[in-house]
Amino acid sequence: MMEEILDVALGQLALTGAPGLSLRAVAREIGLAPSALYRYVDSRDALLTALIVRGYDDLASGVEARESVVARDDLRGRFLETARAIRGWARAHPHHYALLYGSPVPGYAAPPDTIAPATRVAAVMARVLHDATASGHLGEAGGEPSGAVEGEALADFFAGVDPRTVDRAILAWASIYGLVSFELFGHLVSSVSNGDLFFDASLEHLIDLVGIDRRG
Amino acid sequence: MMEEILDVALGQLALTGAPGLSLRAVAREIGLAPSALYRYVDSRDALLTALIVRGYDDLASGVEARESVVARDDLRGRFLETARAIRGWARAHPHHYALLYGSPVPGYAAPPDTIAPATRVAAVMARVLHDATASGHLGEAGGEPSGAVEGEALADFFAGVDPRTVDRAILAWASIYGLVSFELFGHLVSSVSNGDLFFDASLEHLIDLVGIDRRG
DNA sequence: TGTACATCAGTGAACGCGCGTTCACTGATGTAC
DNA sequence: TGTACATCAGTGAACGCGCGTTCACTGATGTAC
Repeated sequence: MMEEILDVALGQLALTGAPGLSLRAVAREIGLAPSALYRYVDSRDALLTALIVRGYDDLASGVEARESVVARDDLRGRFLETARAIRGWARAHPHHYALLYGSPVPGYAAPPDTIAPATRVAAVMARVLHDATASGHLGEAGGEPSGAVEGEALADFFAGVDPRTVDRAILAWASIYGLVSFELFGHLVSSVSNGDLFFDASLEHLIDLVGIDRRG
Repeated sequence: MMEEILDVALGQLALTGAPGLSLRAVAREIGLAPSALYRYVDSRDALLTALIVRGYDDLASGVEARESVVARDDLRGRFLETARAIRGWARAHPHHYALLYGSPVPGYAAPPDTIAPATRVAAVMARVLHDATASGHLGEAGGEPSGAVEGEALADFFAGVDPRTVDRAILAWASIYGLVSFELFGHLVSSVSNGDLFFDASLEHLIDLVGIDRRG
């Protein structure tokens, strides 16, 4: 039943966007009285939270599935496929993507429950970095570490990876979402004619930036 | 009067975000009957459009002001300051930034009027690229052009700039907004402890990526 | 200088709408003896 | 096998709210003669 509520809510999300999501509309579509939803959901905010968690999980599953198919020693390919999977999911579920990575929903503050699922996606990339480090596929990163990265993240999430590489990886990570958001939200329409091509070409640059070499 | 409406609407925007912006609330704050607003504004959508146009203009003015102070032959500095001005404006007006670069407002489709003001910001960066090309501050970009960039943009907006550089510049551009959005929307809280430092360090990488050399 | 008229900013009531949430309730299903 | 009771999914009316937009109107200001 909770499943059905989430499914219907997802459908509504695709039509109206998160700020317009309404419990009454969900109930109506299921064929229940509005009050009946409160047996399964504490409030509208709780439903939004559930949708966010489900979004991260869904995205992460998709990313993991596609990344896992690439040969383990093809580090560039693994990074590339990770990013492509993100873009693919975003294009398939634009409103859901916007709920996760777009503007915060007014009046809604995401509770801490949403942090853990969010990291599952990034963990895929962290693993690629880790494997690239272990197998010597990471070029020497020049310069100094920025010192701007959380110590805990460095010690746990990116354990063993050169801090200078971590700097670059977080930048690349934000860039991927920047590209996807720009494309989805219409900021590339007047400058880029072929989104697929542009995204792939950009990723080559980002992978170079991170320093994964071309041996793989 | 139109000025006052926009000012009050901006204040509301900062409190409620764009999807919650209401004509009645604006009228209430000004001390008018709701219907009186219709003498100045065609509809709620028209007000949103006006806010978007004003946002791009305000942002562009800020960016132009800060970029223009940098020595003309300091190409890296000009790029850096452009990006810093974007971030500064975004942090000062997060809801206004979200209206421009975040998720589209549900039920609202931005009319073509908003395109021109939007390009004013990007034009600052295009000018830096142009000057860097003219003064030989751009390193040779490796590889092949992606071929994904609009021909018209290449011929007009980026006239004279190596297409391979344009590829990289658009990527860098999207990356800047990716960084800013990630920071503003809370996706860096667990990984980056010093936003200023991280942003500046990232920009050095992006400027290297674009290929502006360090002579300036 | 004084009168008739047009302009136009702003009013206030009303329209029809949808929303989140609460509350006392019904009525079927399942369990205990 | 049959009865008494508890559980619990779902109902329906109501609460108080805010919204965008329309419409006939008032009343002050400015203009023309």
